[in-house]
Amino acid sequence: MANNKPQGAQRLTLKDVAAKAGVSPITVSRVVNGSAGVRANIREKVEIAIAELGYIPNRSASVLASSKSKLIGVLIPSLSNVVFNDVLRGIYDIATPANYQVLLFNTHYSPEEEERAVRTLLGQSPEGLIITGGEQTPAARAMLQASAVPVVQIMGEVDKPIDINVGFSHFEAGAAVAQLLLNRSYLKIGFIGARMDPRTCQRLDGFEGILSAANRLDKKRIITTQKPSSVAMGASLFRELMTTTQGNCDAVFCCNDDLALGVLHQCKKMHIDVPKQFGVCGFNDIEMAAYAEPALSTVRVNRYNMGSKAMELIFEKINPQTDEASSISAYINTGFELVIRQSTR
Amino acid sequence: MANNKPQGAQRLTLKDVAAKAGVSPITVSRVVNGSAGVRANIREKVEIAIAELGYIPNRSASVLASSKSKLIGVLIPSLSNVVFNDVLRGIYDIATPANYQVLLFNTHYSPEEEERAVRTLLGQSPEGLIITGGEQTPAARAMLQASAVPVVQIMGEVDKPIDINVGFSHFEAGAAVAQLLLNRSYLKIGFIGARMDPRTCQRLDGFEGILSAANRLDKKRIITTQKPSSVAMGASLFRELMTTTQGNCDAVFCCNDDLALGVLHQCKKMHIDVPKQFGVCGFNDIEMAAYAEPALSTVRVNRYNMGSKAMELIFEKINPQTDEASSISAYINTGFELVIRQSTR
DNA sequence: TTGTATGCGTTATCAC
DNA sequence: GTGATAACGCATACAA
Repeated sequence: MANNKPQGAQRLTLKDVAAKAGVSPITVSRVVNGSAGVRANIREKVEIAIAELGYIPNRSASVLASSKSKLIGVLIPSLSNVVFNDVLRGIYDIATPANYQVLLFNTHYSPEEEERAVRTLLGQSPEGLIITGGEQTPAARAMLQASAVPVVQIMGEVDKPIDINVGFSHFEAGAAVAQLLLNRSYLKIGFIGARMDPRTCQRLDGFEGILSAANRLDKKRIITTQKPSSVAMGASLFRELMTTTQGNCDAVFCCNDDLALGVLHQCKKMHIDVPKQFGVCGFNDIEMAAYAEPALSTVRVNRYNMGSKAMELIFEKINPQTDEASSISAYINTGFELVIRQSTR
Repeated sequence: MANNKPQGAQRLTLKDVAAKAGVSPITVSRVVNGSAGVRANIREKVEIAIAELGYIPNRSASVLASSKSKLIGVLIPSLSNVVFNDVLRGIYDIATPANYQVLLFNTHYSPEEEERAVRTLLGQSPEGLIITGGEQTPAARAMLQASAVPVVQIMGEVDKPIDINVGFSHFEAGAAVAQLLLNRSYLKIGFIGARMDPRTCQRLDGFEGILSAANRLDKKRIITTQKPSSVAMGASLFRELMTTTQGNCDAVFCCNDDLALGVLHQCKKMHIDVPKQFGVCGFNDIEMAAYAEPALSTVRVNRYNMGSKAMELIFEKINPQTDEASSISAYINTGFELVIRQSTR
């Protein structure tokens, strides 16, 4: 049995430490918070008492009394998507050294779950919120607006930012890929997408726009599913594409690299020559993209930067360093970059 | 400028809602918490008032008054490692539906950072803690022991569990791989490892144990680095292995699949035939392992389960469902499984 | 079923 | 430089 833990240990408070050190609670509080005005010998006495008792300050009481939480709320739609991994790293790498904590919510691509998370989060007096995209429910938007908490919407370019927006135009990125494939003389260009979230749809829109303008758009070559992305799904959607179009297709833009790796795998199985016979372009530039055979052309995105920049902007808003309060512009474009490798001719 | 947010909005409290609804604060509290004993018409009145005012309860006050935080602290050593991704998904998938929140700390493989995180975390009155491995500092261990908070140590089998332990024996897993390679008639077997954390070291130990017993251990074939894992690193370490051993090596166990994928890539470049001439085994069974060429032999681990099981055990401890209080055993073995594909003969 | 009094552990404010 | 007192917003215990 696993019961080597004490039950109902009475929580130690400032008072206990104060009693032991022979000072008042408020003095202990000052020591804990590193306030300046405490004599060295008293500070030491208190510190010893803290160590001996193993005192740990109660954060709830502190937040309640001071309304400073050192808490940043983060809302992302998925934990299994590598993309958010890097974003999170960026966030944590800035937040942690500043002694801020991150409260992370997974919204599962659902605005309703997001709304619930926003409500819960705002109850914790966060000092900043980082939220994915711009598809908040009206209620969530209203709460956010009313809250006076700095809000950064990340990942995509958002229509009417609630506050600050850090990301890039998925529409333009999709358009750029379409243009690339056209430039490389592919003519019957398709699209494969899974988990069609708003940003993926924007990429598709931009993509279709360019093809359409070039008179090269054929909706039969657009294969999508709401199911999650995976390498296996990429292979499967590719087979579907080939069936639907009866092979009348010579290139494909995959909404992410996992799918594209699946397509490459399937091409090899079907003895389709990439890039001569068929072009493949992914999205995200995950590490494996460079190690695929042929190496995958894709789109590189500053995921880490989106996270770290968002966090920095929140700190800048909490604690303005510049004279002009409004030096933060509403939209920070983190851009994207085509990475052309061997899977496109 | 991005300043479309109100400043210093006065926080709404129970009292405000109570006044608006013409009831007492405690009644509002009951409605908010879904307590049974509130008449339907009153409840409705209160709910309307809440909606109209946009009231959001103050969590700090609630926690302070009730010492129920609905908070689970999670400490993991890395955010960039896919392994922890799956574990986290398991944790969130159980915690979120139960209305519990997760406070996530990245300890960067440092026991000191971990100790700091434990201290911060315990200050939030968490109802449970999930922590990676068993290498806590004595101070952290002491705090954990004293805290009366359920603690689950995950990932590896831990020597002296603080409370509950969910994971598997990395030692045995490493031994199993060594045995596999021996069984497949590889004779000069090496090891490649990056970011040598405690669990990776245990795998290496088990691996060496078997080779040593078979009189097949040659330390020159053990190549490790403290730098992070990546496909690129796998290729690089493989080159090092080949140089160091002057090619006198016919198989390798990579401490994770990323490294192994790099090895496969490098083998292809160097025209080394896998698996005939050279055997490769990875660890983790990430999706790409099955899509590599040749498909990668590896070890499958119940990452998601480790997370979800840990969370379930905490709930079981918080809220015992069984009569016997001690039905939770101290160690839950989530096991592992060899997945033999084409990269080993 | 509803309300009143009290305390949770900390910090702000203002004395000393 | 140090301390007393009064919040902070909510929930527990008990009374009505």
